[in-house]
Amino acid sequence: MCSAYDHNKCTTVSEILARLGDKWTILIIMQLGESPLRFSELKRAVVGISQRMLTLTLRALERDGIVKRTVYPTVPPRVEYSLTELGISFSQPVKGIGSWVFQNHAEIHAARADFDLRNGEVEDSKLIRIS
Amino acid sequence: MCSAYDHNKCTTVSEILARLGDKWTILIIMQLGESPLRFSELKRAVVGISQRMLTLTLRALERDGIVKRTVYPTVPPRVEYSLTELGISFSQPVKGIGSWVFQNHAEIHAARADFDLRNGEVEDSKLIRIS
DNA sequence: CAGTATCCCGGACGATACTG
DNA sequence: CAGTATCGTCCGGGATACTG
Repeated sequence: MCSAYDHNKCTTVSEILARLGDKWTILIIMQLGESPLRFSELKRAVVGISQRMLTLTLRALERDGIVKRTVYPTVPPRVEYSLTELGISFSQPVKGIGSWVFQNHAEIHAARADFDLRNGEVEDSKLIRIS
Repeated sequence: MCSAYDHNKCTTVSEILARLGDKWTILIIMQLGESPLRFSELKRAVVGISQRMLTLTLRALERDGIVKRTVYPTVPPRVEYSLTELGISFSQPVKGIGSWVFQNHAEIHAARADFDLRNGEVEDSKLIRIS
């Protein structure tokens, strides 16, 4: 996919992909792809995320122009997050990966089980060794 | 993309994506997508990767059934890495992301510059403050 | 409600040295 | 050549407390 002369492009791709490929980013984009959400709604939707990480990830996505942040000056404050045009466009290839995983995750898990069988996977038995 | 009832699917996707989205994995897959390579060739191709991370990442990809490891029992040893069928199939949606980034990274960088302008980006000036 | 500020721990990762 | 083993560091990210 990457020949020698466009190595810098490859770096750019993997760089952005690393940013976008962290634990929470995709989940957030998938949620916002369904409908705009407020901060606390997002927190509830993305199970397991801490307040800190939600804030940080949203800031990063906003910075990248993927997510739009809209503040309604009410009391109490109401902040809504939605995908930008760029974000919507980005969610298309993401769905490509998503559906690939849907179709192939069984095969991946099978490959893992197979691999673990052939290679000991005896890590834990080092700890508890009875008799 | 993810409605409430298939939340577990979302988790699976993001889980596997997190594994596949780390700094080196994509670069390696992109290289092997061009042609099979030996360990040292890969190390040279993927600029900046440490021997340790190359080994670890390749093991993980092998475990997931994405990469095939072939040992030729010569002296000195010759080990060749290539994409499996699953790996080739996976590289398709990855190319989808890749070409999206190619087409849109300028816009992302622009968004970042814009964001950084509006929000101070004064971090460093806290350190050096003249007059 | 929607954040920011701090503390702190475990794991990811690089550097280095050694081996079949 | 193609790894494994070990050590040390750094920082991602959770927990908690505080604020406009």
